[in-house]
Amino acid sequence: MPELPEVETTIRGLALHLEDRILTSVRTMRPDMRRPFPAGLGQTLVGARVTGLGRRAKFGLIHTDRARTLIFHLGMSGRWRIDPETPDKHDHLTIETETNRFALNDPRRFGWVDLVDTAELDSWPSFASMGPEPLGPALTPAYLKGALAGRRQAIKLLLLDQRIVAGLGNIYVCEALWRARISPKRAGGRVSLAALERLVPAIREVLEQSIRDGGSSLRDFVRPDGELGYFATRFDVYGRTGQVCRREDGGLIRRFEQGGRSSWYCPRCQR
DNA sequence: CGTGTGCCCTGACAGC
DNA sequence: TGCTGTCAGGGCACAC
Repeated sequence: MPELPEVETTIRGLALHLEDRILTSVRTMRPDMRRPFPAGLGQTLVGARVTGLGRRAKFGLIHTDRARTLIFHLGMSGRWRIDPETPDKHDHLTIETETNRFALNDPRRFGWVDLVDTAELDSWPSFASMGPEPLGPALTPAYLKGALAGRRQAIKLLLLDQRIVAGLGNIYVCEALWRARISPKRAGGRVSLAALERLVPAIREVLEQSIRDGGSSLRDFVRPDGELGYFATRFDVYGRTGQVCRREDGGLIRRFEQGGRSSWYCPRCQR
């Protein structure tokens, strides 16, 4: 599913074809989205020029010269198809420029779209209380120490909380904790500063490596150009139940449930 | 405020 | 082959 590296890969792929282009058509295909499309999407955006693309946490941003930004979330099965040869029943929103056609395709419809004033992006509900970007300068061991102080919840669950760090999902939290040798079960307030000094670079490295590899192609994720990312083949713990730990410490990867989601870790080296 | 639970949705896959 | 059940995941509403 799309996490931060997949959204980043998507944004970069879209930027190649959308930046500085005029939108000639914007159409929504179905009314029964989990969250309805904002009214007047077409009227507002047709004729607008795309000034740039961006990302905040796992949200994609398409900025236009009409002081409006189109925000999209890919949910768990969303992707943008570029120049699709045939329409698909899960294409929910299509955008055209003079040279290309784009379809937001999302079988499970967990994703959604909104249109907001660019000047008010920071106060958009989902952004208003978000924590720092994991790849930005504000995520430091000292910041995390403060954010986790006194918290009894497991570090795994706290790292998924977008108010603490904005953009981490299940896969990369599991992977980063393995790299930092921290147990996902450890209470947030009991993670030492030394461990956080391993965790922050671990988060950055796993995300950056995945972006370099073009996003993982777990299940239904495909890059906008249709090529598969291949980070999935490099997972150290995610989905590796029963397999040997890559640290070759004799540990076997275990799966268990936290907050209704699966966690994987090596009980030997993650403490 | 912190914490825990359940819902939304479809397709892939396992097992019979 | 065809059916049934299970699972995946992010964000948010809601209860305590």
